[in-house]
Amino acid sequence: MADLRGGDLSRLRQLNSLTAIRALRRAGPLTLSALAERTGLSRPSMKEVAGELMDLGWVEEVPPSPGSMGRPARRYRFRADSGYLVGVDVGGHNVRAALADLDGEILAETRQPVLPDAPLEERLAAIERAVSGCLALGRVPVSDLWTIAVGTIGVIDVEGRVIYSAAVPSWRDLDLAGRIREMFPCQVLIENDSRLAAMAETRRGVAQDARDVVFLHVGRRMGAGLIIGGKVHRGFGAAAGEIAMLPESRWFDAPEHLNTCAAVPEGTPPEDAAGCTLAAARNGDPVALEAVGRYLDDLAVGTAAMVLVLDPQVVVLGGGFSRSADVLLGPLRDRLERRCMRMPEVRASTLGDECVVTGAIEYAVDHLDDRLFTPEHGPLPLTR
Amino acid sequence: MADLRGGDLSRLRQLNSLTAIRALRRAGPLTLSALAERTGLSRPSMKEVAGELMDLGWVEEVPPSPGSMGRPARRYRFRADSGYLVGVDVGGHNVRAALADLDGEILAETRQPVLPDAPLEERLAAIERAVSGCLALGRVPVSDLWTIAVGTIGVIDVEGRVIYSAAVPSWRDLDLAGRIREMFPCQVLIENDSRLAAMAETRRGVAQDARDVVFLHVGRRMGAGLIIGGKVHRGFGAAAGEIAMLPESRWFDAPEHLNTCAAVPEGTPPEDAAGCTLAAARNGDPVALEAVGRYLDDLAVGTAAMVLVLDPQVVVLGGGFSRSADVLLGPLRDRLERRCMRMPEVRASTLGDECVVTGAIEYAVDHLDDRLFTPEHGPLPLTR
DNA sequence: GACTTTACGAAGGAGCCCTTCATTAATAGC
DNA sequence: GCTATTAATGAAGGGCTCCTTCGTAAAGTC
Repeated sequence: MADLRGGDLSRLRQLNSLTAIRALRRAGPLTLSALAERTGLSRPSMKEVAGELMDLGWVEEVPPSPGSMGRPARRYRFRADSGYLVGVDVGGHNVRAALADLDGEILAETRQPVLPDAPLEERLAAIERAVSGCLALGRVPVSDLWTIAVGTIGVIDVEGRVIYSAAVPSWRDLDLAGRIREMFPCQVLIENDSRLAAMAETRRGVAQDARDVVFLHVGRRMGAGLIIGGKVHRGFGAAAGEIAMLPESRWFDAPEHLNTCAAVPEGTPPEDAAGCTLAAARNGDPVALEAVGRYLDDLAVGTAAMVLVLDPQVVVLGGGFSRSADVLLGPLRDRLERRCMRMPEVRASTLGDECVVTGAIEYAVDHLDDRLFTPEHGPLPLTR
Repeated sequence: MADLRGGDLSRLRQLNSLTAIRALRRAGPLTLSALAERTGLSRPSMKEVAGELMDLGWVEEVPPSPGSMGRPARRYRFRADSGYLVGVDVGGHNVRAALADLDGEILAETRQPVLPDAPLEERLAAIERAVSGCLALGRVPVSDLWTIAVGTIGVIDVEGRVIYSAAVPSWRDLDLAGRIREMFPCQVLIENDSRLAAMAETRRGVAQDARDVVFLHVGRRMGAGLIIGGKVHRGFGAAAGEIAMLPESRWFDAPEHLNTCAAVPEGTPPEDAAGCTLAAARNGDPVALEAVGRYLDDLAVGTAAMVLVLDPQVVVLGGGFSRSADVLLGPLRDRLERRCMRMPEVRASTLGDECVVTGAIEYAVDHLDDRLFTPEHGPLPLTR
């Protein structure tokens, strides 16, 4: 269960070092006095801690800020550029990637189109190009890349192996983490894309105040991502959130109401049909409105199931159709109100296409933090 | 988010004291050497820690165990009897209570029958009698009672107020925690009974190995309790697990299949009908078997919804009907297998009627541990 | 009764944090 | 340009917590 190890003096120092890093990461460059005050340590102690962190390369000094009374104070900042993270979104039509520093600040982005039916190797090559492109744009050597976090459709097991993917058949049984690790010598994390999108919304999107969140990925495919206690909930076999598999949830076929609507002009490519219906509904087309109503009737069932099971604070409407949130949000709320015991807030995603990539980076930052702040993993590494 | 406070030397000592307590609680009486070895501290340091804990009243010395070579070693034990906890199960027909020490070891149990339609004050009086009875049986003065944890049907808000209770109408809008605090001057915790039962199963029942558990309360009423990451999941408004409210889950009316079965002899009181059906099914009565089949068809839908949302390691079948687990378990597994993406283990509860009381005590122990092991709440109290 | 085994207790040392005070380097006012 | 004010720096001294090492004490074994 928990650790039974007692602490040494050095353990105390380690704790205080981590506290200092945490304070610097949260509040940007800080003077020694400010750091000491925030952490509750005395100035001399904090100076020692800061000196040690500078020796290790985690922290560096920045020029003092002028214009203040008294002797100018030294300022320290967390060296977010001592390592880099890449977030990747492997979608049906695109592979997106973004480069970020250890604070999760995005520095460069790339996009590689792929055909939905592209063979496996082509898709993997697109991932490699996307990541390399990011690194090149940011002028970051591969050796400084610490972590790649990948979001993709499908069920991914604990080791980063794809168990099941309805959308990308060639993905199945692929050791995706292994393949990417062959390309880039760094830590590789794989996670379901809906879960990463949920992550993004709780960290940088519309659900930053919430610790229990249900993210609805509404688009041509249905998916869900759960945040419980501020953390991604994967489930024991990484299959959490797959409510669409249950026929009674009425999720799986829900998008058909939008695809087969009579309001869609003939000759519209199938991937644009739902968008047409939603646009027509916005313009008040009664046929389209009815189709949207039927769609939401179905969507509300599976959503209510999740809400009743988890009682989240916030439900976030995300995915491709969330561009039409103005048409969807109100009626969805009405339908949920009738079914839910305690009505959660329902909000529309604001992050758009970069949602999964952003979430992947937040996920990578979290993993870094876990390694940093659980001292079981040995003392602070990185000796510059 | 997290604390930014750095640590003092005294903080280190506090950490080590708590580690020592934890080790003693887990492993019973220990010699100084054993304690030192387990915690990784040196003997002299551990001696100091132990001395301090004895002064505070958390730990006491026990006679050395004879029969070993060498000088007999002092032994210390956690004073689980320096405070007491009571768990209460407020059911429709009974109020059960159990007295336990700080280790959660049950010392005495009582039961007070109440009529299902008893007025509010009568029910509260039964609670008072049940708790007082426990204390008397265990010869524990009220002043040594630290915590009462109560499990009851219905939705309970964060402050211990009953929001909603279908079974006990007089319960509604009651400040249960407040009323009990008027009777006994101690900490009072209120929680939904299904959640406490779930807790009991993960701590002392059939799901001790699992951290993500769905507990099904199957009986004349349907309920569910969720354990996520080893902790009770309440949800933002304490309404988690209320899947029965969703008509599509087919939970609410599921027990009707058992109540209205033709295999039930005429004149059977309605509360025994389901039991008759289950008994008949066990004897191979085809009519009863069909009713059980329809019941499980319904039960499986809501259960599958929870499993697909959460992907738990274990589903525990508990509640009144779990006495007939032999009839239910296999067919339920078959039905879930067809619907779930990753099939969880399905196990039958073994704790029986004491389930909720046991869970309440575990819940109280957890709260104690939280207060003990999050040093924000000040240093170790209890100065004897 | 001597020997082995195991634990106890005291002494000395190192690390980490704290408080205090003289010193230093800026700005503000004359 | 000089002095006063302000705020941070750096060094000294002290206390607490942990560690290692030693001689001593109390059991069982031969």
